[in-house]
Amino acid sequence: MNTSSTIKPTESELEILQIIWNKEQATVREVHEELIKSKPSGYTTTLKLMQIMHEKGLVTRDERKKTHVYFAAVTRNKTQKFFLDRMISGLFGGSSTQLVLQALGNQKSSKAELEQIRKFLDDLKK
Amino acid sequence: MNTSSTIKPTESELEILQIIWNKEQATVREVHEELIKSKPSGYTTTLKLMQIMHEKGLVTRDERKKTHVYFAAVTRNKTQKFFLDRMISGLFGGSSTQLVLQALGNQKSSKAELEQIRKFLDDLKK
DNA sequence: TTACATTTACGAAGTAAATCGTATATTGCA
DNA sequence: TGCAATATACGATTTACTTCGTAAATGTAA
Repeated sequence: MNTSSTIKPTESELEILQIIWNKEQATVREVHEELIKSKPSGYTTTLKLMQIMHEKGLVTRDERKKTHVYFAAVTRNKTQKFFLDRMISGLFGGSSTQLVLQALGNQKSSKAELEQIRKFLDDLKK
Repeated sequence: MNTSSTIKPTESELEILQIIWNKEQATVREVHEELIKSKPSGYTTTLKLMQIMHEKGLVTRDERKKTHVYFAAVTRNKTQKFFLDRMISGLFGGSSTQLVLQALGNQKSSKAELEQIRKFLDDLKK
């Protein structure tokens, strides 16, 4: 029953997931070193966060060695979808189109990217 | 100083803003009646929430009558942009295109909406 | 193998969000 | 005018997130 409806990572947990997704796997130390590049904090803070994420089932870990190795238990895609859906229903009146238009308007996209989107639209059309 | 960098409505506050945006203005009672359609809660809970939003500057209010009338102090667009930006940088590696593709893929859009997006792309191109 | 460094476990404190109960104020009307 | 209904104000509680300190376990190198 704990498929994806229950995942609700906090802000801090998202930052950590981000790092693990990028590296495929990571130790607390590795995650911590990444984190402090943007925001100072203590090592045990990162540790505690990751332990809680483990309890919640957001990550799994290999405990065979002294230094545990962590893996994401939720996919990036599922998580993106979860937050996207929430945002669309909560802030864009349920219209994904509204969100898309706003996103295209706000952020600058390269010509190549716009082409990518156009191609995607063509595919949808078929 | 309180332009848009400081707004950070919580989940509950967003729900309330949503209602006020739609109605242009609203009393606590009106907001509350809307809210309980999806989630049961006490009247004073809604009241308290809106009082806090007032302290934070998320809403203004007309206190001349006994029943206060609330107005949004932040625009829907600014708020959408704020959360979009956060999501793009936090969950989509900074690529708005990635977000757009994901949003188009997840949610079903009508043919008319897809045309709207295409038109938007054409305009960007010019 | 002992001493040092690193890691995990765990508890506690601080902060913010959400929820509600009670007290007080206002208003309309019987 | 005074009662009943409705509003606001405000404090208290609960829960969750974040942060950190300390202690115990584990591995490493001299």
